[in-house]
Amino acid sequence: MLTNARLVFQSHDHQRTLVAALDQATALCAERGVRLTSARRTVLELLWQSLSPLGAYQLQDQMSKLSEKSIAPPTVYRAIEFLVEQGLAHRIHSLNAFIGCPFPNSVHSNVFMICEQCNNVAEVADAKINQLITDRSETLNFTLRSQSIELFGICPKCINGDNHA
Amino acid sequence: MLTNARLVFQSHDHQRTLVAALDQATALCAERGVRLTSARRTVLELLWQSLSPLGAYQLQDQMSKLSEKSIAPPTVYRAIEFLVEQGLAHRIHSLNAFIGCPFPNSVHSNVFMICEQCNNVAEVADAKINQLITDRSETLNFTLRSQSIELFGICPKCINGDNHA
DNA sequence: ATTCTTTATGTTATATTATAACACTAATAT
DNA sequence: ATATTAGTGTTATAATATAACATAAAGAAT
Repeated sequence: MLTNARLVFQSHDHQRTLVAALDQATALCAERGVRLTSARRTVLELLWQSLSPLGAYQLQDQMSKLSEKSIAPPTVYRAIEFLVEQGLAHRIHSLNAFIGCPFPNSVHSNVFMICEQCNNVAEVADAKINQLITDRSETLNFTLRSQSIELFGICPKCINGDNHA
Repeated sequence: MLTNARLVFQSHDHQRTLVAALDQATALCAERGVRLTSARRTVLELLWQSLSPLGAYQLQDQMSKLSEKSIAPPTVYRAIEFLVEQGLAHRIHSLNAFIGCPFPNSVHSNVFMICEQCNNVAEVADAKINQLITDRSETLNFTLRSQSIELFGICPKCINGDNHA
């Protein structure tokens, strides 16, 4: 089970994670011949800087402040669209919000564990769950293309009361 | 594996399903001492009559036509809220739409298989998937409360080209 | 280097989804 | 019959998302 739960649900060197994620994204885009433009990079940075998913209008606010000019929604949505297409970010449907993907190279379709108290989200890549879902789809002759698995609950930090975020 | 995939993905006696669902809902509400009011009943009927999930504003249109007066969004959203709370309907987050639940008595948290071609949705209650998710959550000390599992793909009808819906 | 072409962004307007707040009505309980 | 609670009507507006078209910037071809 590949997971970033430890990262997300516990303290870690955030700046380092962010830099690593951006480096990886840069490399990945170069490889694919797609452009990680300034707007896209900024959105990715903001997503990584945030512990919890950000909505499009939160991103808009932060981008507007950073660039000291007003950014319009389409700019944000386009950047998000790109990042999601490239697997660098995910949409959390239940929250209408977005997070940076900790496994951009992975083909796995992942599971999101969403803390209803602190709003942090951990992404877990679980081969067994994916296998089971694939099996069930085949049994029912359903041609699986993609999936969205969102789990709601309370994260270990919040349960232990040691979440001072 | 409990499933309504056969119902949804193949032809069936739709009117009969609808009546059964409403009877069951009536009984369930009586049992629980909650009121299946006219607005709520209408929304449930509309959800059941539809093969694919309906959005709030589609429901609004249909309710307005049925009642020959203009129904406002809050009325629709309140009815939906009630039905979802009672487990009589589900929200499909990825579609911002709602469907009637074929297993209103079940405690299972279910899996939705969404056809990207015909928009039909099948609901599958799979104990193994639920068990695995419970296990994973425990391993990571995540206190699971609820879940949303949405699978996207092509349903058997559409694959076979025999979907004349 | 210059032009062509493609890709990305800016801008305005608007569509779509959802809820807040308050008035009113209907059902149930006492 | 009245009080209480639950549900609905109504208006306004918040929050999320996209369409359409103009402009600009990057990369490719000559």
